[in-house]
Amino acid sequence: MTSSAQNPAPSDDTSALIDGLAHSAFLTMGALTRIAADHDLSLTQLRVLAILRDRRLRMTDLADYLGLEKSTLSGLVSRAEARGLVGRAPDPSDKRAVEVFLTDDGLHLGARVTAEMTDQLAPLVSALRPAERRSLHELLAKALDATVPMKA
Amino acid sequence: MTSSAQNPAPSDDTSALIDGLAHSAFLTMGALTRIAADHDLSLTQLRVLAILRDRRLRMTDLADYLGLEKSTLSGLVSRAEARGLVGRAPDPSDKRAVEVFLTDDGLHLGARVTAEMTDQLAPLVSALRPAERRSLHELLAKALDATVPMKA
DNA sequence: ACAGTTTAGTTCGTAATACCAACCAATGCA
DNA sequence: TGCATTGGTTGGTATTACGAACTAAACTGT
Repeated sequence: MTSSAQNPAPSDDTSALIDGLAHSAFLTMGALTRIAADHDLSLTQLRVLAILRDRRLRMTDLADYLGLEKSTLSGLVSRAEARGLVGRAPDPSDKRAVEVFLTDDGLHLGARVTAEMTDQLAPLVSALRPAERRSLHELLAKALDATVPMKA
Repeated sequence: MTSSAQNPAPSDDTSALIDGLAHSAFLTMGALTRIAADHDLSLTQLRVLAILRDRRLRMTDLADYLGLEKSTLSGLVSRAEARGLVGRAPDPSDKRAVEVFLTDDGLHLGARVTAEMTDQLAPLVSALRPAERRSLHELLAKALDATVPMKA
């Protein structure tokens, strides 16, 4: 996949928006990279913490979320496990599969990091009036909903 | 910086929005990681391509954008340079400084990758009506403008 | 003008990250 | 049952990233 690159020609509206999304993602990544480093985490580990915040996932699914190979994940999870941030558990319905989840420590660290992220992004948010914040949130949510099936 | 974690208590509006921003950033990151891998690039190298698309930067400034140490950048840029994607040039106004810029090849690859990103994010965008797209873009732009001084 | 400090970048050594290929175990299907 | 597929791990290698130590240029104060 990730093919084409020669499509119906995206309208200006669309490409401007995508530029904005990419820009915000890059900016957020820069902030997140710094925050992660402050806690001796890589950006990837931080993402793991965020992704597992409200669910447990099998290795392969987590790899898909991250856009990484399964083999990369084995080491990643092992190191995080050694640090007491995540745990592994066998999937009862499939003896091959392994579920990964956050430990209490992992949840804690995740919460702390989230708080710092809030701090970092505060100037961005405070540039908007309350009504605009709600509006932005709504639009983002609507757009994100559409992509959930993407990973399936 | 990256301090606190105990602040006035962000309103629900704010934290919901930040969650959305983070979510969209993580999702975008996953897509970008895959796209980058397809072109034998790391996520970081992809970011370099994107950041340098419309400007040349000194090593330190680029490191700040990426949230990385200067020493990390030396190798990163060297490898990209060896691949012909970026070039180094001395800053005429400061003999210590080095400016990094994209070569034609780098620009090319950046453009291709952008196109694929557009493909990947298309489902997300097409969930919105044209008016909503404009609105989302506007709000993002407004918010992002506010953070530009952040890196200074 | 000149010593001392700061700033810009590189190099070196080490650990983490990420890939691929090869592998084992459990599933699924024919 | 037999064989391909799926889920994960292991091992080998290149990249990524950090910190510490270093050189060179620019800024300070006197």
